[in-house]
Amino acid sequence: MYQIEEVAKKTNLTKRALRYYEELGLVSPSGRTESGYRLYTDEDVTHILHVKNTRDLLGASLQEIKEIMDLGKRYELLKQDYFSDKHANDQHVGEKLRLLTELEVTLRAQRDVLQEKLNKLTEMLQGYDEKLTRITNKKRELEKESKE
Amino acid sequence: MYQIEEVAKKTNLTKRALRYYEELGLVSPSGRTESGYRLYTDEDVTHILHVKNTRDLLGASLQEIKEIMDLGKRYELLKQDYFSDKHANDQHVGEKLRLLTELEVTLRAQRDVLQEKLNKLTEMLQGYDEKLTRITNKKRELEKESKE
DNA sequence: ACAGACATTAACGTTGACGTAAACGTAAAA
DNA sequence: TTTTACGTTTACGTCAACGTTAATGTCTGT
Repeated sequence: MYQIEEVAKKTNLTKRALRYYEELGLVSPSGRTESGYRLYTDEDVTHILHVKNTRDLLGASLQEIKEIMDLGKRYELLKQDYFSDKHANDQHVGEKLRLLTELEVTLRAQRDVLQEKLNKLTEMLQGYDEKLTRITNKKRELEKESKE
Repeated sequence: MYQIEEVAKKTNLTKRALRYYEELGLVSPSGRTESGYRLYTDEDVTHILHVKNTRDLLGASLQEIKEIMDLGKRYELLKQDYFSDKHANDQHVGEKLRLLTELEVTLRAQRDVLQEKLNKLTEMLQGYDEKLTRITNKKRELEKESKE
């Protein structure tokens, strides 16, 4: 169990940001000390890093991230439901299918955005590499020239 | 030569954004009409798209992008210099080498950031794919179950 | 026991990246 | 020719994502 400062260092976020994320309902420390200090588990930290990655890499707003995550929670809820005896009911099975489909659609959309970004990133990387080799060549030229 | 509205559509940016980028010194239309309308060339559009990609994919601020681009301009200036007769001067060659090295270092840093992002994106993509297959499986299960 | 480094909440401030409205000129079409 | 639909600059508004400050409580070493 870590205190906020420790987590800030681990995640490279500020304490303010961590509290802000919590305020938005994005992350919640698993516990508090008697006196009210936030206590984070390793799992919490992993979760925070995932949020950060989603923000940085997907470029998603914190609101969007929250929406995705809320959907994830519905998924977890669904999973629990799956093992309850209620699922004998046919109507309930239909409801679960509906939710699963919705989740699938959303995740696939997210995935496609990621894929698109990955493609463009690869292009950009190639561009950089070409520029870099051109520079390296030019440097060689100049060095040769200066020796003559 | 396109007017601003056309460019806005091509780049999927707003007119306001285009003017704002110009204000920051990020992009400049190659010309103006007699009456002061902005005129963009295809090259300008390509440039704007590059800026947009850098913003979206690298997640860089417009200021950072400007700094990168200013370095690019120094590179172009250097290239012109390269063909001037001044480069007979040894000292001048040294200066060029210094600048080229600086440019190389900066670009390589940028490239590494890109590479890092690409790696993380790939990880995330895998995570999404795993989740999606799990969902697909669960859906199959449920569909089977509802048929019995 | 007390200084100093941590924590808390509450509230106002800041910054980047535009949006929006006003007041106006221009170009194309009816 | 007079709408209609573009363009211009200027300037204030907005919103997300925190930063910062204030006022206060808590833990830790000496």
